[in-house]
Amino acid sequence: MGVSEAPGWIVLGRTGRGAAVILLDANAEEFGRDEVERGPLTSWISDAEVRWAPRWVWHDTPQWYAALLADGVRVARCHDLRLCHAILRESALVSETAAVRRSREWDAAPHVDAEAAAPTLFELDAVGRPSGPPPDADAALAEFARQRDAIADCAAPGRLRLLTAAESAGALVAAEMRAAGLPWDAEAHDRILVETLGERRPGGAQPAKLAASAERVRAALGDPTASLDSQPKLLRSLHRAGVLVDSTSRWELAEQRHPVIEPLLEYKKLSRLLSANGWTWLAEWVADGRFRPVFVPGGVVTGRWASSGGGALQLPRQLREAVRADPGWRLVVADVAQLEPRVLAAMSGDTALAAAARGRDLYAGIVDSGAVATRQEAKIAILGAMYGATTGESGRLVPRLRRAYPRAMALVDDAARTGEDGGIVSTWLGRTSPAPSPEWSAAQSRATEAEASGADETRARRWARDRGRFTRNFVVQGTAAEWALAWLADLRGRLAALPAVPAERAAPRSGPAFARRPHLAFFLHDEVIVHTPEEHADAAAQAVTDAAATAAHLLFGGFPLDFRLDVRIAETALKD
DNA sequence: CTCCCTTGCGCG
DNA sequence: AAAGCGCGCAAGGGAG
Repeated sequence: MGVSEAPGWIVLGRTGRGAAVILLDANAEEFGRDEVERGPLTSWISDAEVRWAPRWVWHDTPQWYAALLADGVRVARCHDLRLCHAILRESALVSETAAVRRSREWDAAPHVDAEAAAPTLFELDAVGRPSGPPPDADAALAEFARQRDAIADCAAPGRLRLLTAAESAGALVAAEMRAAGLPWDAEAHDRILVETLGERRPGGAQPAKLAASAERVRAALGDPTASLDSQPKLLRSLHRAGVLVDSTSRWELAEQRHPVIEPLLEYKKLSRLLSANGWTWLAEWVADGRFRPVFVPGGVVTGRWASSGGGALQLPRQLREAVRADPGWRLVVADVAQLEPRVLAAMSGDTALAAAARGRDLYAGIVDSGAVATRQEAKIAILGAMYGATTGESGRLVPRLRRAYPRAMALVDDAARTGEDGGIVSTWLGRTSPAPSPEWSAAQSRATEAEASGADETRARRWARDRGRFTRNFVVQGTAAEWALAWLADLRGRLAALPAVPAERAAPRSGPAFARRPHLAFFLHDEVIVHTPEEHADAAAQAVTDAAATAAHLLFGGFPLDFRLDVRIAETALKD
């Protein structure tokens, strides 16, 4: 390593033999280059991490970090060029003329294939996408310079610095959670399936309770051969039995009064469990006591994460009991109470809404303020305000919020108006919504022409309102995602600082990087699950709470609002 | 057979 | 068929 100066940043790029390494000082000025062969690369990175704790600059986190984690090497900080490019090229804070907007080769889709996260360095080219970002160091260095310039010259450098750092930290967390996995008790899962559906039957036959449920439906329909799994056929059977519904969805069926309804709703519930999270899912997704989904940071336009494979973000509450800590370990399960309305209060500076939220259930606070009568009304009204409800009970309640919390409502109303007019909106830290599609714009201009038909106008108005609801929600959902990223990033650092346990206390199935340490195991928009040795469970829970306070301060400074958490330490993730 | 779309439902 | 946002996935069914 023999460099005299400590690098603040290290740019990594692929070469035929291994990796090119470019050392930058704290001001990102280059002062050295090296080439490291594939064999010693992991230990070189590990040594550099210990010695300098640099920020690693690379083209795509999973393609570098998965292999490091497989060898037990973690890094504290990185700059993910692909993710940060996606933010900066769209951000309204960035100058229209910034070079980062023109580096089109970095406009690459997220890597969602499991191969991209495979734990081998450089073995991926054969299966990699041709459209991926450039993997070489000079391209990375050039893009890094463009990104730094874009941030330095933008309207609010501090915000984009925070956002790009948080997004990059999220990329590390996503890779780490995949490596560690969510502790999953396959026997408990099987027990739930057997209790609910009946014993598994060979050859794909329906388990007994599901089959019995199907028979009850057919009996009530008076049709012994009715097909229940094909929507068109089921709809026809229902019509023949006199149940005149327009769809077979649960909510519409629930409004009907007919002997078939109760067993049919039960059948649909059981059938869903079997097809989505039955034994096939268990065999495919749970190995060695862990569920290892692919998390996709930045996979949603608003900045929320998506997932790929295994339905990681849709795990039914029914199965939470199967999420079970290893022996001698615990889960810290924490979720934020009413994250989005709290974020709305903070970003709009609405001190009345903040006061309603402070130190208590936000919906109870709204009731106490007299705006609405019940907690349920408060919840419906708030959701309606953030989603743009116009009709029904929700639409009826929203005007009351507009009177009680004018600043908060003005923020979402303005976002909706901007979207309806074809404009773009941004989150608190500067993630910006996509521009309207060409089809959308064409429909709007067509509707203003003299020869426009009534249908043209109706469609244009409907599309405008649709887009208004999207931008209305974008600013809140996206800022909540930023808060959650900051929470996650700070929590990750706090957990890494907790002491390791002795080898005999290890949970080896979490992999070499995490077997002896508290680690993040799951993240879902406003909830985290930490897997921790029991002796550190209290400290891990405290870290979760402290990280929330840090996130609030990072985003909103001293604005008087707390983000309340429900934190519990348990053996399973079961919710009460 | 593959591809693509729709439906319905799980999550926040 | 949700009224009211954002997703992913399984299954059916039609087109080729």
